[in-house]
Amino acid sequence: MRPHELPEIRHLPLFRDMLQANFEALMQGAYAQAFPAALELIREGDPADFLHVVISGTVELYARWGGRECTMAVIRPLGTFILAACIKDAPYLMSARTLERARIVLIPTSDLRAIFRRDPEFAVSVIQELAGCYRAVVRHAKGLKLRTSRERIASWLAHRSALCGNVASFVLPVEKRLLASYLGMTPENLSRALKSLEADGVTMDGMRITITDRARLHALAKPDRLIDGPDPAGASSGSHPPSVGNEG
Amino acid sequence: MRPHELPEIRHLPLFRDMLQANFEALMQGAYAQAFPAALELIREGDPADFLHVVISGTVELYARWGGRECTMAVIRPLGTFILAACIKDAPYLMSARTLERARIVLIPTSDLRAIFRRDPEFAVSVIQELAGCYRAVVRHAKGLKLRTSRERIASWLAHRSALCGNVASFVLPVEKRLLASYLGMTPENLSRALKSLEADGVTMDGMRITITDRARLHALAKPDRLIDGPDPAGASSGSHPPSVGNEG
DNA sequence: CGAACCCTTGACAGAAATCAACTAAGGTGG
DNA sequence: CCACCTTAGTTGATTTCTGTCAAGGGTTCG
Repeated sequence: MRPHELPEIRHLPLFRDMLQANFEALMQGAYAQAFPAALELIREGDPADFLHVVISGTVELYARWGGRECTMAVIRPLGTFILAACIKDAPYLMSARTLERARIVLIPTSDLRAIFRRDPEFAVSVIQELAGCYRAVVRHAKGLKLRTSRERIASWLAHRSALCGNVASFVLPVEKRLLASYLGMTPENLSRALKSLEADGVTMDGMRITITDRARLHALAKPDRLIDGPDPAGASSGSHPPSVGNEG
Repeated sequence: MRPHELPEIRHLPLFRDMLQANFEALMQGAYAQAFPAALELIREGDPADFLHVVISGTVELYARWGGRECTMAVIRPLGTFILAACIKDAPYLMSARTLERARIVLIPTSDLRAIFRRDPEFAVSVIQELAGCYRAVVRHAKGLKLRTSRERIASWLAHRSALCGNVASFVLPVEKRLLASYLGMTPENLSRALKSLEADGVTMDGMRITITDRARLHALAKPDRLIDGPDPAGASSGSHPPSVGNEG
């Protein structure tokens, strides 16, 4: 592991409150590794061996069933994923693959489970992290069940704009096909719906989105902090805001 | 609180491993209360004041947005709900109402947070519970995104049959309108889809479902433990299996 | 007995997936 | 440096699915 990486990990909400000795013990068995783009890191159904921490690059969490596939979340530095499977010592529910070249730290689950049993501060951090992840997925499920496709897109755009500081224009942080999958629709549907949103105060030029009429967009999106998440600062866990949703 | 209730709560996975003194302290501030049917216990957006434990009766967790409403889970005895909101000291993401007369124990969140900080065993139990809840919602979201309505119904029926010991015939544990909402569709859609499942090995008579051709049903449902959950025994938290899904 | 309410069914409209074709951009290899 | 290939994105035509509106049957409960 590189010298600058350890302090970075140490500052993550998940690890910042634990005893130094325990942190060192945890990192003893951990190792960093670089992966090329589009590599499958985790296959759903496999036993959970390592907690993953993304140091650089981007990782997609996705799920498969009966030949279909959908994006569940995108993890950016510095974020962790598949904590819950590690804790339950249960098979992964989601697969993971790199979207671009990525550097990832792998922490053995056995060490993890041993250490949160003897470090109460770390246990509390794990609780906070899990509670945050849980609430993130509940919000995602609410969006899927309560909103139509167009409404999900509109909400996502409005929320993204808010995350960027209420800017009127921003660039999509992920491919449209991935965004479509995350939002629970086909790429064709996203493409058409985005165009149709011109009538609701949004224009698009390639990957650049411009909100031309915030009031009109909000009338459709009806932003709701109980679905879209807390507004600017309160990005639950990481120091960097997740790009499409962190549910790992 | 009634004399028999305390030991029942004590035996819940969430409370069974903590120190007796801490359990008593937790129960000191708790109180049980009976509620009539169809009463709103919790309104989403409100601050989380109490962890709820269902002693008897049934509770529905649901969500609202823009005039629409959907069922997120049904909690039966002895189950807990809204643990995550309590822990994060954040507003509830879901509302809750009784489906029938229910008796519920309310545990102040402040006590809860204070005690898992000083009782490592309790902290571990909270971690296990949260991880289980998280995985339950992830599975629910996967079902919504990867399966069509008919497939969700078929899977739910197949899984329910498995929970009952692979019986060929069983009675729906909830109203069809509620099941429809839980599965992310309208009652009309469920009604029609159920009828159409006759071609796939399922017949229906009122609330009674009969699987006439398991192989055919499974061909459509493609049961998957990474979506439908572990088969018989491993019902995550409670001693009683949840009736439509426990994500509280 | 009446009033809700749940469930079902029909007719219809709207939304979304699918299939197919085409464009444009990026990367590779000659 | 250019030709080629791959892939993301778009668009159109079509089908399938799903929600909506409306009406009627059956049940429960007051």
